[in-house]
Amino acid sequence: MAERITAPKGTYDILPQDQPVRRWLVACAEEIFRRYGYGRLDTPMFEETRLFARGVGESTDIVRKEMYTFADMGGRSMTLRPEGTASAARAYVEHGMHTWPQPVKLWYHWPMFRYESPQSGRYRQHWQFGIEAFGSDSPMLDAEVIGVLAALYDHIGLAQVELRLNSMGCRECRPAYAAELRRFLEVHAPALCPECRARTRLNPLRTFDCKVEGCRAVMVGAPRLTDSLCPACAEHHTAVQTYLGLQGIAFVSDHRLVRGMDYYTRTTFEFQSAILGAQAGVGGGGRYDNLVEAIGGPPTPGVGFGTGVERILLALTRSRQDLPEGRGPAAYLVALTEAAREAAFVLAHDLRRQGAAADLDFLGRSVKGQMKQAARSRAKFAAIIGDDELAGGTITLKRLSTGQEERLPRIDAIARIVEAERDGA
RNA sequence: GUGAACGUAGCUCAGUUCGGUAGAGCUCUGGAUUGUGGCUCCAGCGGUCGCGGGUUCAAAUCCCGUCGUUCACCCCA
Repeated sequence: MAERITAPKGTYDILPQDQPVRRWLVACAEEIFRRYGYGRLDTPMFEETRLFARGVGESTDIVRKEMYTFADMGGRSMTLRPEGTASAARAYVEHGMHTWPQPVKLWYHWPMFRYESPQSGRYRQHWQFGIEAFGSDSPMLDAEVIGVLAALYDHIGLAQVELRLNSMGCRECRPAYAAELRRFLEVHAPALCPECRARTRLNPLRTFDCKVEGCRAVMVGAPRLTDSLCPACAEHHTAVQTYLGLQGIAFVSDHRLVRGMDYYTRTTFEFQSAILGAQAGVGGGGRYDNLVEAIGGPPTPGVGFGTGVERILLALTRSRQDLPEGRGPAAYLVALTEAAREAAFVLAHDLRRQGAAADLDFLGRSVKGQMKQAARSRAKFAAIIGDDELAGGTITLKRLSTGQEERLPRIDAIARIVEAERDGA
């Protein structure tokens, strides 16, 4: 045998038996997004590298070390999409959506690509649902976006998720705060771990997230961004919390919540699930009022979220929900004799033409084997053809759930099977 | 990128301590039941023991290297 080739590291195959639950999840998400007035957007799976460099931010881990970047045949630098917001913002600008009625509300279901070390709930190619709402800075819209995600989790029965909420401020108040925090960190540098000393310059807010004991002790006394918000940001933050309350959405304020994209302003949030292990974040997002402008569009506020399909499914599986399964064909055809195989083949053709799902044996299985296969396929009926049926122009229908059997004229048997198909087998 | 654990049949694993002819369950195929599935019983198909090298009369087993998987750090969905 030749050397085996396996799926690339951190990727996986979605087999036929995995499909029904994913289809169900996509249908649920689609229904929720429809209720909230979001329209679907699809963009290319790759973009010019500079879109992500400029949009997501040069200092982010995503841009610095996690992108699948390649040169195309024309020598242009392209990158497989690592996240959705930058692509959506690009489409907003490119299609002049600022001339549409605002806000423009979009949703997507896209594969994302990040060159990371895989582990539980983390892949190099994964899928996200997301929404983006452009053109309004109303805190009510922040609360709606969070509400959409909460509604989705509620609709699919994903329990035990905790919402964490923070505000990142804006370009008025954050620079001043960052400078203040840097001064604090420089004073306490001797007590910090090497990584946090490096973060002091690059991304001081990240120091709040450090798990080293010494750093945590220092950070308890650190100034907090939520205490330094400008009046407009503070008012916005309070209003978001009010509107969450009006939807009955519980949350925990977490001033240490710092997300990995540079474009966030004001609201950031994340839903976490304890049953997911280390990769607890199941969905998150926030407001990005400077992003559209940064990639060459008119100044336009926006807010959105992304949520991981694999993590949702992992959490659902672990909480032992009764997840939907696929349905079998209306009929599985069983030939009792070699002569009947051709008649079964023709019957399958006729059933399929009339809209019924039908299947039959292609391996020369024994009668017992064909019946086993009928049961395995979860067919509603076994449609049995033997010498008697051939002679009489009949079909024997066996209802597999009860074992009840009935011999019918061929035309009536077909009608019965088509009817079962319509009833949802 | 760093650390740890683990790689034996399509799947889940035993066998490795202390080297001596490659095993089980599940799945699959046939039969018991010559025109009938699920339960039971019987039989069969199926393996370069991740890969490469070393030690040895002899390696799944011991040693070295390498690749992969998983979990964790980091980061994120």
